[in-house]
Amino acid sequence: MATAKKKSTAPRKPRADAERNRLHLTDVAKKAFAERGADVTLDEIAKRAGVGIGTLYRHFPTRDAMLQAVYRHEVEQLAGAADALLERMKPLDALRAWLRLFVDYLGTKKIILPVLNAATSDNSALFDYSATQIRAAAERLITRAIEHGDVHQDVRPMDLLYAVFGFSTSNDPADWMPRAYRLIDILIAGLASADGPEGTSKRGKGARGAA
Amino acid sequence: MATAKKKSTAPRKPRADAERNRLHLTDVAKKAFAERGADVTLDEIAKRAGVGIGTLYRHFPTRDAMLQAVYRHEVEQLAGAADALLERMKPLDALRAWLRLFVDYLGTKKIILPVLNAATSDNSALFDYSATQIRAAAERLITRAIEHGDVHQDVRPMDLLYAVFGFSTSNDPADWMPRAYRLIDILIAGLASADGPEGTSKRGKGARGAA
DNA sequence: TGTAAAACGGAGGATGCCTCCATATAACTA
DNA sequence: TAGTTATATGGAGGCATCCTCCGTTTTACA
Repeated sequence: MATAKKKSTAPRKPRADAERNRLHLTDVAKKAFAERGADVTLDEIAKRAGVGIGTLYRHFPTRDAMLQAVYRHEVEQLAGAADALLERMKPLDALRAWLRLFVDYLGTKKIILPVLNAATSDNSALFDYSATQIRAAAERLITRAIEHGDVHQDVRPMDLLYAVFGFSTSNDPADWMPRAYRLIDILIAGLASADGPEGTSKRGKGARGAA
Repeated sequence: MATAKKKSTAPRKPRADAERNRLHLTDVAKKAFAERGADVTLDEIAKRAGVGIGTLYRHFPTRDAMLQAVYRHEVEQLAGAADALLERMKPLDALRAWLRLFVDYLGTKKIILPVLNAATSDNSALFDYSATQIRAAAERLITRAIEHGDVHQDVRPMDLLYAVFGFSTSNDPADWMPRAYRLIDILIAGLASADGPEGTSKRGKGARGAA
C-alpha cells in the first residue's frame, strides 16, 4: 500500500523481451529488405527472426510501419545533410547537391522509395515522421535559395522531390541516375530563371487548350 | 484435299467465341477499372464478364496485359495529341501543353498510371507498344523544340514524363495537379535556359550545355 | 456430319495478409 | 521468495488473390 495512490495508471516498466524482440526484428528486417527487396514477406521476416508472426504484427502493424522503423535512420541522415550542405555552399548549389543525394539514396537503397511513398501518403501514423523530416529539409533549402535571390519561381519544396522520385519508380534501362542528375540541373535552371510561369516562348495564356 | 498443300501450318481461322470473349472482357474491365480503381480483382472481372477465370487468364496473362489492352486507346490518343499540338503552336508551347495533357490523364484516368508504369518497365511484351507510342511522341516534341532553338538542354524525352509522373505516385493532399502544372513550367523554363549543366549560381567546370 | 484443334470454366494449390487467443513470462508486490 | 497480474508470445487458421491445370465443350474445316 505504500505506493498505492494512482487508481491503476501505474505504468509498468515495459517488458524486456518485448524490447529485445522489437530490436531484433528491425535488425533482421533491414537485412532482409536489403537482400530481397521491398516485398519480402512478413512471414519470412518473422521466421528469420525466430519469432511468431503475431509478434511481428504486434510490433509493426503494417509493412510500412516496419519500413519506417528500419529506415528512420536513413531519413534522418538525409534530412541532416541539407544543413551541412547549406553551410558549405551557396543555397542553389546546396539544393542541387541535396537533390543529387536524394537520387543517390534512391539508387543505393532503392528500398527507401516505399518509405517515402508511405510517408507521402495520408497514412497518418507514418506521415508524421519521415515526411516531416524530409519536407522540412527541402523547405530550408528552398527558403534559403529564395532569400539569397537565386530562385524566382514558386514551388512547393516537396515537388522537386516528387519529380526526381518519378525516375526511380520507372525502371528504365538502368542509366536513370545520370539522367536524374540532368533533370535536377534542368530544374535548378528553371527555378533560377526569371521568367514567370507562362514563361518562355510566348506571353499569353499559352498552351492549355488541347484536347 | 483440294487446298491441301502446306505441311500442317494451315492456320485455322481464329474462333469466333474467343474473339467475342476477348472484346467483352476488355469492355467489362474498362468499366470495372473506372469504377473501382486499378486493383479490381481479376476474378471479379471474370465474374462480371460471365466467363471463367481461366478464360480471362488465357486472353490476358497478366494484370498489366489487361490494363494495356484496355488503355491502348487512351495511349494512342495521347500520342496523337502531340502532333495536333505541334501544328497549332510553337514547339515549346506544344511541349508544355502536351505535358499538361499528360497530367490531365494522370488525373482523370488515374488508372493510366500503372499502364505506363508497366510500359516503362522491362516487361518486354508490353514495353513495345505503349511505351513506344508515348516515347515517340515525346521525342517529336523535343526534337522540334530543339530545331526551333527553344531548348538548350540535353534531355531524354521520357525524362520529362517521369518527372511529372512522380506526382501522381505520391498521393499528396489533393492539389497535386496545379502543382504539377507549375513544375512543368519550371521544367520548360529550365529547358529554355541557356545555362549549361553546372548552371546558374556558379560557373564550375561545366558549361557543356548549349548544344 | 465427323473430327480434332482451340477455347472454355472453375476447382484447387500456392502464397500472403492479418486476427485471435490459449499459453508463457516478466514486472511487481507482500 | 512466492504469488499475482499485466503484458508478450507463437502460430493456427480465416480470408483474399493469384494462377495453373485439365476434363469438357465448342467451333472451324474437310
